[in-house]
Amino acid sequence: MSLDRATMDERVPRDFETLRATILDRRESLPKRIAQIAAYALDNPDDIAFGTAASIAASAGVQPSTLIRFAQQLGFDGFTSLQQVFRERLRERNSSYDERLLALRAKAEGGAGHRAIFDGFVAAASTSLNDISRTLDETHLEDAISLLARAETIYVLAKRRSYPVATYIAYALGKLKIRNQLIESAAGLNAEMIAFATPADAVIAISFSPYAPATIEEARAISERGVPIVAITDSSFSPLAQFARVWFEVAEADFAGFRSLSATMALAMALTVGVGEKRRDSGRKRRA
Amino acid sequence: MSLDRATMDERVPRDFETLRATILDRRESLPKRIAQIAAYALDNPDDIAFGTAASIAASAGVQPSTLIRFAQQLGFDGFTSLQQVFRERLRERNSSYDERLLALRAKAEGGAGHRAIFDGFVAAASTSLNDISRTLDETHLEDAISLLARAETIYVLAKRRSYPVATYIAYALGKLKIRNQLIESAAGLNAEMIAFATPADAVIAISFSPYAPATIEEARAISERGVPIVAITDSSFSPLAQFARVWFEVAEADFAGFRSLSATMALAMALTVGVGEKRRDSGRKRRA
DNA sequence: TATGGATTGGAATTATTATTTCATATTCCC
DNA sequence: GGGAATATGAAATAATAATTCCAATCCATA
Repeated sequence: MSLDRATMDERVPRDFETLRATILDRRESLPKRIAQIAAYALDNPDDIAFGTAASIAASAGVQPSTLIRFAQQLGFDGFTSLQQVFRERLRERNSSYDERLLALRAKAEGGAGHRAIFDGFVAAASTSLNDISRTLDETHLEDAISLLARAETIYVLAKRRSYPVATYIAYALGKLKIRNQLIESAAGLNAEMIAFATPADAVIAISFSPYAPATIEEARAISERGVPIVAITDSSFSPLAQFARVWFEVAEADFAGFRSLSATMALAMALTVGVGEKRRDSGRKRRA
Repeated sequence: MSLDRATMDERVPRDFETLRATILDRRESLPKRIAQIAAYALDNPDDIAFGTAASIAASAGVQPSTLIRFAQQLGFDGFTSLQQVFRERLRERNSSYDERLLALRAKAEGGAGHRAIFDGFVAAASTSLNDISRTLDETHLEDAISLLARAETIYVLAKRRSYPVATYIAYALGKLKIRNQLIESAAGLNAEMIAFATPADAVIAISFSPYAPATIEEARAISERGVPIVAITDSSFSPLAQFARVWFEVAEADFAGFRSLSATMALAMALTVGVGEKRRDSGRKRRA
């Protein structure tokens, strides 16, 4: 009886690949209807993930009870737990790195040397880079570059965690001989600095949750002066987004409580170099 | 009332992108709890796709009924039909992922728009990360962390291109409540700052070719005072290496004339968090 | 600060869905 | 071909989940 197998077989397939192998392995010995649903499951895994027992059974041409028997033969205690495996597969398909990151996190917490910490940061950076190259909106990139290329002076606004990005942008703009101004907090002269900005200028503002109040406040002040803002932030609900003419959503993975900056850096550099290139091009056109 | 909107508004968002746009559009006018679930939905779309109304509501910190009201405000007749949109998104993302990637690559190569620049920086960062995780010397990592963990104050020394890394280290050390001092160039008081350092302190110095003369000069001065230095640099011939007690060789790939910082950042974070952990551990031991 | 309307929380209700049960059919061995 | 074991179908039941409802609370406005 099927229950025997369920109790005997300690190893219930937990991931899709194991499950698939198990099914293929047993396929010969399965009863007709069970084999039918097994074939259907491997051919239409998405349907299993999303459908109800009744709808799947109907599509596969069997009774719901058969579907449950199928699940039980594999060692699950019902259709629901079988379905979990198919759902998990869909989630993981999107982010293969996340799994690795979790493992590393556990390892690092378990106290397995400092190499694990390092690997964790590398993995977080890789994940973030993968993520951004999948999700970056090309139109936004073009818009942001056009906007910045027209600016007389580019102001760069970021505090705390985002500050390193700002300094890198300022460095790169300087090297490209693009006039820019880093809005620093050290001297406390930010308000005065902002007062110089005009609508002919532009701002790159960077802030992630928890948003530094000063950044938000300064972004508001400067946008009220009619200066267009390009924002890099982490959620559509970021307070920065509402002041921005163009904004980017960047999801950085974190490790040990510190988020990666790699994706933000890559985007920042693309903006910077993009502006440099655009200016060179239009300069050439004008001269010709 | 919400029903009015549902009947008036013929266009219920059918695909995820439209839905997203609709939510962002209305976000200002949404009540607090509804906004809360809206933010959660956009940030964790996978959870919406798979969860039950109750489980999602719990994760987002609202009542199930609020979740349903949210769906209704958007014109759906209930949570279930809202969920369909999130499920559809997962199906499509998976099925078309490969072909989308191919299209993207072809476009970047052919059109050579600004997307290509962005991809270049992402590639440079990925390469650098791969590289460093292959070549990092674990012994050096342990040595450096031990050395830094013993320091009373950690001085951070970097200019120009490496400066962003220094600011990030300073930020992270601060968050971990580890005493540190960023040696900045702004006020021109570096010599005085350095004069405070003693052999009981330590320095993290970062410099890449072409080595900023100031960094080298300050590294020399501080090492002559007997302060141990951990260096991150790009070659065994680096002038920094000769002053350093421990040094790391990091090869960053470059694109469009700018080198990535991702590998350096990952290493810097590993050092920082490693020191934090080491201190916590030995503190615990001492107390016990 | 009182008042009406909107918003929210939480329990009650309804709907949907998974699972069980049992009668019937099929298969396989003797 | 007969009989036991297994497999299947269909409906009943149990479990789970979505939705509704109503009282309490919050908020803006007079």
